[in-house]
Amino acid sequence: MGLKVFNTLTRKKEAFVPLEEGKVRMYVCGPTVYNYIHIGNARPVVVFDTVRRYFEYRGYNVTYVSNFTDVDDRLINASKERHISVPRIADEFIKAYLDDVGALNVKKATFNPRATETMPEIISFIKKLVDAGYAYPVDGDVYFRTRKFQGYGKLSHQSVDDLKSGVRIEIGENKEDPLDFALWKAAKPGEIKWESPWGEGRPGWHIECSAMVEKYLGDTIDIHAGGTDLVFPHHENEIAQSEALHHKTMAHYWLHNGHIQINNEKMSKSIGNVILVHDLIKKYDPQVIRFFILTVQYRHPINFSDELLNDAVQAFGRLKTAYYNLDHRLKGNEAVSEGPSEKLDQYRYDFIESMDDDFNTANAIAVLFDIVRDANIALQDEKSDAVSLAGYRDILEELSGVLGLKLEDQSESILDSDIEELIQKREAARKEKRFDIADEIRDALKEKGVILEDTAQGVRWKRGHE
RNA sequence: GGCGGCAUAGCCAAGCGGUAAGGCGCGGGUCUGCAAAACCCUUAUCCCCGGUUCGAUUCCGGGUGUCGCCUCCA
Repeated sequence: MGLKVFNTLTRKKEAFVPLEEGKVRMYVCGPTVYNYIHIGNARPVVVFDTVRRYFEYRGYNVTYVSNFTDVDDRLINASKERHISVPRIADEFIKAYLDDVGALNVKKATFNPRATETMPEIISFIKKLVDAGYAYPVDGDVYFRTRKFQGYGKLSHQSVDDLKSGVRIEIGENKEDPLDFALWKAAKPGEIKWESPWGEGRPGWHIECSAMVEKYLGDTIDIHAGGTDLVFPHHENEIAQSEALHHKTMAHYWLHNGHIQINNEKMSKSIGNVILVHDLIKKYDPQVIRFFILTVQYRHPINFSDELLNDAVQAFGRLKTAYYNLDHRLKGNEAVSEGPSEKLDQYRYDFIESMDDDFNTANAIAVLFDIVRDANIALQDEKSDAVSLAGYRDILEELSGVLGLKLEDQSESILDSDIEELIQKREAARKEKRFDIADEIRDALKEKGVILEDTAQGVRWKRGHE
């Protein structure tokens, strides 16, 4: 057995073999920071964060690099519209990005390089390509000579001639071939710019990733990932740039996540159905959003709608509830799960088997529900001992943690001590059969987001709604 | 036109040669002061037509439907 990953390059699931024993070097294409990220941007972030967590769970040391494109046409346009400098807009939305992604419980990248802070490496990279004859300057622009690179089209599985028919030529470009793409763009008057051997300008989009991969991870890396739309042209162009220069494979494995749709339609500005993470997390628990994303295999498209999200609220609630209930029974009991229990090992084995199959989080989540089922049965049994209950709790925490799902509650709108006090009052009332008073207290607490449940082992409470 | 994905119960979604995981929802039951939570039961001839095979949802061929890339859109 062992981990298998689907490689876009070969269109097959392949055994994962790291370049260096025990280490994974991965690069994930990050956002262009001209606006808040939408849920389509969030999917690769969540998916590949989960990939990273899984590698770490399996004992790998992961170097995770994800860039910020902080200069491009959209940033320049936003700058003009809002009369704010490009760097300030970038700062604003990098902060917003980190907030949004943090809410989704995404781990910090090892490096988050910005294009504007990688300028010397970018310029040097282009210069070497020009020297090697793979690129040529024209009127202050520099283009990559696509046809000179033998492997062009290998990632998207298209022949150069097939690609040519679909290419659009911008006005004012003086390319030798329509397939050639910009490495450097001459600055138009008033635009943000950097000095270069070809005059003042800024980098093209694709080159920053090649330069950053080289700078932070080396000539060859294990995994390069991003959304499926990046296969062509972005990743194809990255391969051309890097491999033309290094004469080495850029990345062994190329992973691409499927897109998100809204009510079965493509999410796009023209349709006007773009959902920003910034807004969505006001409406749904970010953990539910993360959970929802992971219920579908990452390569498949995923549909977003309120109905589906609400289903996810229920489903994720089942996991949280089981965790709460275990915790309630264990309260005041310092028991720790101990020793290798056959059952716990089986869950772990099933979980790993699922994730080893190209990160099949849907099946991994099914394992979580298996645990919940068994744990709930154990909870019904008065005689269940703390050690075995703690075992359920700990395995649930361990495996959900690999998926980056937090089951414990965060909010604290009312103090624990106040809640306990009210519960005592209600218990007293219940003993006297004053159920009107008891229900009143229960309703009052519900108003404050605290739910009471009467169980054979006493009153159990949790924060939440409904 | 080139390349590709997908089609499994009311909904979502795994499986991919030996007659169908899981979740949500619906219905029935148990427990409970009432609830809640939970448990049990119930809910699928896997888009169509051929073929290969002892046997196909799973492989091959052909349809149909649907979505996407070929536009600096994750």
